[in-house]
Amino acid sequence: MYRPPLTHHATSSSSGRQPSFEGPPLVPLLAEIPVFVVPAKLDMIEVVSQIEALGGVRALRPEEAVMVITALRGRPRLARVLGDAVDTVAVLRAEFVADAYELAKRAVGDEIPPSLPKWDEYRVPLRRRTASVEPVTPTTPPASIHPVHAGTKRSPPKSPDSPPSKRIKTVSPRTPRISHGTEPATDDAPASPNLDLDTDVTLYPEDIRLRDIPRLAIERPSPLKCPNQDILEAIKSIYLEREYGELAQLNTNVLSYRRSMAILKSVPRRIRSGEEARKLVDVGAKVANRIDEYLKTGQIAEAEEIKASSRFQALRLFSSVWSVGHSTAAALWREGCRDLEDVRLYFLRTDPAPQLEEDDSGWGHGYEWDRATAREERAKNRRRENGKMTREEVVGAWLGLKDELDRPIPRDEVQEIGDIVAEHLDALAPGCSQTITGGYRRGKETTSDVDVVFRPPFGQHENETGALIDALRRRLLRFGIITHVLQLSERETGTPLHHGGGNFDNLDKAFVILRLPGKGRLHRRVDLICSPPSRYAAAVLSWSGSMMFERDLRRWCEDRGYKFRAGLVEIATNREINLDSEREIFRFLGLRYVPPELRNADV
DNA sequence: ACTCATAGC
DNA sequence: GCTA
DNA sequence: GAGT
Ligand SMILES: [Mg+2]
Ligand SMILES: [Mg+2]
Repeated sequence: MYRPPLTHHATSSSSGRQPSFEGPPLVPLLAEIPVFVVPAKLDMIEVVSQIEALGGVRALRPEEAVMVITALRGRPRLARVLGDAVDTVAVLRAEFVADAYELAKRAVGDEIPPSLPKWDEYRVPLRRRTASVEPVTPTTPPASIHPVHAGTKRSPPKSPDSPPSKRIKTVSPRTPRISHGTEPATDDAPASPNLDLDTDVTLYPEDIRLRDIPRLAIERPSPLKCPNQDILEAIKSIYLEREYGELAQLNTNVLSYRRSMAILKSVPRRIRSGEEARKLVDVGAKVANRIDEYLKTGQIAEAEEIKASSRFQALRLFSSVWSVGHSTAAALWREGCRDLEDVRLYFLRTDPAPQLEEDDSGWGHGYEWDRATAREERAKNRRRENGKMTREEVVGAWLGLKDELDRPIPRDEVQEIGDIVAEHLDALAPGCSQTITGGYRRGKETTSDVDVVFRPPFGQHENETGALIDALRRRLLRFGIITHVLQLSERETGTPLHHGGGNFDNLDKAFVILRLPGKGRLHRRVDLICSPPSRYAAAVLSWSGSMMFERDLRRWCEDRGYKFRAGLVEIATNREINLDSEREIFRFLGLRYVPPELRNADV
């Protein structure tokens, strides 16, 4: 549905609203939406000027538009003007523009911008000749590439991840319905829990034998909190600290610790000794000793030392900054940095902003300095909006917002952020689907960021993920909602995705900082991920985590001759296997479905 | 002795 | 090396 | 650091 705009305004306006010559700037309700106006029976000048005042992009041909504005009525006449586009664009009465314009004018000065009027209500009725598929409604999934081993699909999935219904449909997070205690998990064959693929993974009965708990997190339940949580927390700092070490050896030890922690998380009862814990795969002598020390003394000496050390605290603080990881944090410490101000100054010294080409046209005049700095400013804003900030700029911006970015995001607000994304996607391309993934989907009460996976509506443009996320990003920038773009990435794998052809100079991830409109809002980290429909289920699975769950999913796949990237790929044939829901992916892989709230394999 | 998830910037 |  |  979405068409990349033909023309781009020189939009260096740093924060939000579009400047306008007459009166105050309007809310850019049409930002990034290509609009075609049928030049008949309406006041072109007025309509076009209103569209432009609203930030709309004029499409020069109807097939490049998302909306067509017209005073004409009746299918035959419109088909004559619009050609085939009559079935692929939204054909709206001119009142739509007038109403949007009024709405934007009335809202000048308001803190919270209005939403674009629902365009469905302005559609020009167009009776179809044949009863065929509605172009903009996602009710009919296209024939998708089916699994090679279609025979493994025995019974239909109970509830697909997203029954298509609303225009923007959101896969609602499950309310953590974690059943505690004993439950008939798998009839009475706990030793082979994979036999019955039709039952979802649930918490283990308290009397499960530890050696029966399987090796990979994708085969077992990992609740948010487990009965041995305090033990895990006590051990945690030991491997966190090792991540800052230079020896690669220590880093692989970290993986080993993480696996131990992950499997301990699946244990449904209190562990009574290291020896008992050793029955678990991936818990060995070292971790067993740690557990014994904790159970005996109530703490672990080495861990306490680490937590108390100023080096560890500084390293944690440094690496909490985006773009600063373990290695850089350790290097900063070695360079003598002891607090974040040191870090800021360090990058100021070592990572100066790129110098612009010297513009020698204006030398000798008093304006030269002003013009140079203004140019600098614009270049900087361009970097900020396009994921091209220098490290110094990222660190500077992050430190300026750190107090806000460090604050946990409550579920309600995560939902609000999802709603804003949905609203703007709907303005750009009605019929998108989206899922809030990440920790939110796994049931966490608060999260450190928000991950939103979305896809274009089915149809002609369903693979144009780059154009869609690009438009979304620009629109949210125009509204002043996105404040910083930390990084843009192209689509999630270089593998075929055969049909659709050459249109893949595409961006499909945007890591941003945003702030919702209105008073009292905080800056938040948000990851926007756009996937083509054929990979949507895989993208949701990939972005739901947890980290250890994802790693184990990939190990399982590899063992069976598949690669799990942003989709399943059969190694032997290099063929992509696209499935329509998470459930189908689990089933295809011979796994019972693990509900998101039991994928919390990280400590 | 070898493996440990994977990909884009 | 950093991000997810 | 643990499993193969
Ligand atoms: Mg960091
Ligand atoms: Mg997240």
